[in-house]
Amino acid sequence: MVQHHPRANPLFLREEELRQAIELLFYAYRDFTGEPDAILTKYGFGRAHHRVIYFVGRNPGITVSQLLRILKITKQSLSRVLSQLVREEFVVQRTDSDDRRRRMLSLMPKGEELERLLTERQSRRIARAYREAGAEAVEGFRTVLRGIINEEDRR
Amino acid sequence: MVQHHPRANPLFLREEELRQAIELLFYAYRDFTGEPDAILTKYGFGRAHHRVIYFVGRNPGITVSQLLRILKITKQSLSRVLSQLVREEFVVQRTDSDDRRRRMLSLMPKGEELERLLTERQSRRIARAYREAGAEAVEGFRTVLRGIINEEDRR
DNA sequence: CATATATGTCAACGAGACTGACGTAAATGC
DNA sequence: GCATTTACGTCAGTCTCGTTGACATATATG
Repeated sequence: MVQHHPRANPLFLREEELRQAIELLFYAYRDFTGEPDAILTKYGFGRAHHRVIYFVGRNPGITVSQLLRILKITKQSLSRVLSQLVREEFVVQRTDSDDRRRRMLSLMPKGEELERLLTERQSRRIARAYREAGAEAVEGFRTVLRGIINEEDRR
Repeated sequence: MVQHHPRANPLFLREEELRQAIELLFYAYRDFTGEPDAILTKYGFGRAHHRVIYFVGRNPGITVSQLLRILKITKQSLSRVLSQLVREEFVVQRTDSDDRRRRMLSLMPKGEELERLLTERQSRRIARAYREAGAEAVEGFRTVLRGIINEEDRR
C-alpha cells in the first residue's frame, strides 16, 4: 500500500517543498525583471545596462574590476554595455588619483534619473510584498535568500 | 541639520532595506542558476533548455501553449529549444486524443536523468538554506516571494 | 461552413554572454 | 632601475536566446 498521508512520506513532501521554492524563485525573478526590461527597451538598453547602472549608482566610484566581480561576467561583455553607457552620458569614468590605472565609475544626471526610475519600480514591488507579508516574514525572506547565495559572496 | 540616527530618517532606512532586497534577489538568482548553467554547457544546452526540461518534468503532458504561458517567451524562442530537445530524445511529443491539435510533452529517460541532475543541485542549495534558516524563516521566504509575483500568476 | 485555436516554421534581427589574444599604462617588488 | 603584475580596453569570432511578422496546416467549434 502506498501511503497517502503527507506525514507518512517525508521525502516526497520535502521534494515537493523544494520544487515549490525553485518555481517561486523562477516566477519572482521573471516578474521582478519584467517591468524594468520594458522600460529599458525604450532607451535601447537591456538588462545588462540595468545591472551596470544599478551597481554603479549604488557604489559611486566603483572600479571596473569590482563591477566584474559583482556581475560575474567577462570583461568583454561588460565593456560593450559600459562603453555605450559612457558614450551616451549615463556613466562617467574618472581616473583614480591614488592608482591611476583604475577607472572610477559613477552616474551622470541622465544615469541617475534612469536608475531612479528603474529602482523605484522594483522597490515598489518589493515594498508591497514586504507590507503584505509583515516584518517577521521579511526577516525570513532575507535569511533564506542569503543562504542561497554562495558563501564567499555573503559578506 | 541632517539627521544621522537611523530612526530619525525612516525614508532612508526604507530605501536601504529595499535596495538590499533587490541585491539579495540578484545575487541569489545569479548563484542559483550558475550551477545548472555549468552542467548544461556539457550537454550543449543553455538555460532555456533547463526551463523546458524542468517544467515538462514537473507537468508531464503539458502542452506547448501552457508552457509558453509559464515561460513568457515567444513561440519561436520555445520552438528552437523544444525541437532540439525532441530531436535529441530528451522530450517526447504525443498528440492529445481529446484535442488532436495539442501536443502533450513529457520527458524521455535521458530527459528525466538530466532533470534529476539539475534539480538535485538546485534542491540541495535550497535545502541547505532552508535548514540553516529554520521553518519560520522558510514560511516568510515563501510569503514574500509569492508577493513579488504578478497577482495573476500566484494561483 | 466560417471562424477560432494550437502548433510549427521561415526569415531576419539584436542583445548579451563567451573565448583567446594582444596592447598600454601604471604600480609594485626585488 | 628593471621585471613582473595589475587594471583596463579592444579586436575577432562564436553561441544562445530572446524578438517580430508572416504564413501554413490541422483540428475544433459555433
